[in-house]
Amino acid sequence: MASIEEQLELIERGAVDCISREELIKKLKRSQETGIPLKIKAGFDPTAPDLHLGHTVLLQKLKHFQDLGHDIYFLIGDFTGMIGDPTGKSETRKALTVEQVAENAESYKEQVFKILDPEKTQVAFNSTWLSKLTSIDMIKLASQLTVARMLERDDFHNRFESGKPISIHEFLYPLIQGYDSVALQADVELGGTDQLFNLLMGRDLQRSHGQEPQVVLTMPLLEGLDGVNKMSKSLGNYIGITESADNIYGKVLSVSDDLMFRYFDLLSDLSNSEIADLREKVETNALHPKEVKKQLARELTARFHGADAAKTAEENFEKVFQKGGVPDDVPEFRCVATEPLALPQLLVDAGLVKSTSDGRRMIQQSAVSIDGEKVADVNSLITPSGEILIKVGKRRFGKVIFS
RNA sequence: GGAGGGGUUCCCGAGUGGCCAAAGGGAACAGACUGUAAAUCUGUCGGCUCCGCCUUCGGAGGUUCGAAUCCUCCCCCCUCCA
Repeated sequence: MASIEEQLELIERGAVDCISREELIKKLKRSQETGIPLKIKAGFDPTAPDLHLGHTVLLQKLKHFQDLGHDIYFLIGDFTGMIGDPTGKSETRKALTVEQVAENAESYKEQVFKILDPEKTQVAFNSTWLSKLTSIDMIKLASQLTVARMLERDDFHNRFESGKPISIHEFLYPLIQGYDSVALQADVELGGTDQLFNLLMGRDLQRSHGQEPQVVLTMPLLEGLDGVNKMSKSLGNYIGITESADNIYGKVLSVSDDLMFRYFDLLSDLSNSEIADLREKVETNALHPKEVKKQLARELTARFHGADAAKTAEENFEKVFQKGGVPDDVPEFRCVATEPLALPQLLVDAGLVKSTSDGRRMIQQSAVSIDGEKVADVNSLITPSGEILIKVGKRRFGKVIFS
């Protein structure tokens, strides 16, 4: 087994907060002495079976713990997911059915096990213990914290100050999440920096239940493709790990140079010194940033699709974007017609634009080309014969086959 | 329960009877420039059979030649008091 120092180095890599380091060392030592692995908890939302790279920052960290021999508890918040939205961001969350939860859980496993070892990962559901709590239990739980304490949470504080609504049930979220730690008797809980408040809540509740408080380890939130906001599905700035190899590759390559190194730090398996080396070579112009970014894109694509697929994705990318070619897998649309067709309508039918108005706009902005020829006239009529290749913008392709 | 403020197009946010498909910003999309970079610049940004027409301003009615703007009822949110 790795020494305490070695364990600490791996655990702390990339982490933002570790509360507290002393407690962590104490736990690691005890684990080493007794041979009992630590219980590492990380909670996941049951509604999003579509993991993206942002999630993998945390998963990589779990992997580190796993590699060190500790027990991973992959906790699916199915119970909390049935209640509502804790972020206050927007739409009230739809309640999930039992079937949906089970389905999502399977999807989770499929994705998560691309990183974690399935043999060594415990998948848990918080409904297991939460659905057994009575109203009285719930009220007792709620009595352990004050409203003032709740309002310390940044998100609540801001909303309260700016007069935005906070629902009562949102206060229950941190409580329930904290109770999960009690139920699991977690030694360490991982989460994003935005989860700090909830993670600390676990410590409070464990203490009040006579347990040793968990160590809280937070990981940075990965910026999305825009380089500003955190990566999230709702913002659409994400790279999903189930996306095609071509998509993953292409999206990684579209991030800015600054962001690229952020991704290296948080996602790559390269060592710190290897990354520092790349950074230096880019700064001294010894390497073109694009080449370094390609390396990153290859690594990440290979992680989810294998090395061969990553290689193919790179070749496709070069063909389509660097040489102006056409991808191999252009979506096909079959069209039965005898009369000449209005182009905007055809674009809609082929799924290349969302409305004819949109199609007209694209044509006016000279974004549309047919068989490599730019179309300038909005009222162009297409005579149906054979098949034509339509391109809209830089990356939307469609093949229309007439019959 | 009482008093006041508010719900506008993807988001924020102007607009208080016609000049409003609705200012401005953001996001997004397209074009230029490139490394499909980023940044920047330009343009677009409800729909349609597109130089015109149709449907939007929480919901349902009403007043008016004409309403996002006025009236009535309803739904939702916020603040203060209780």
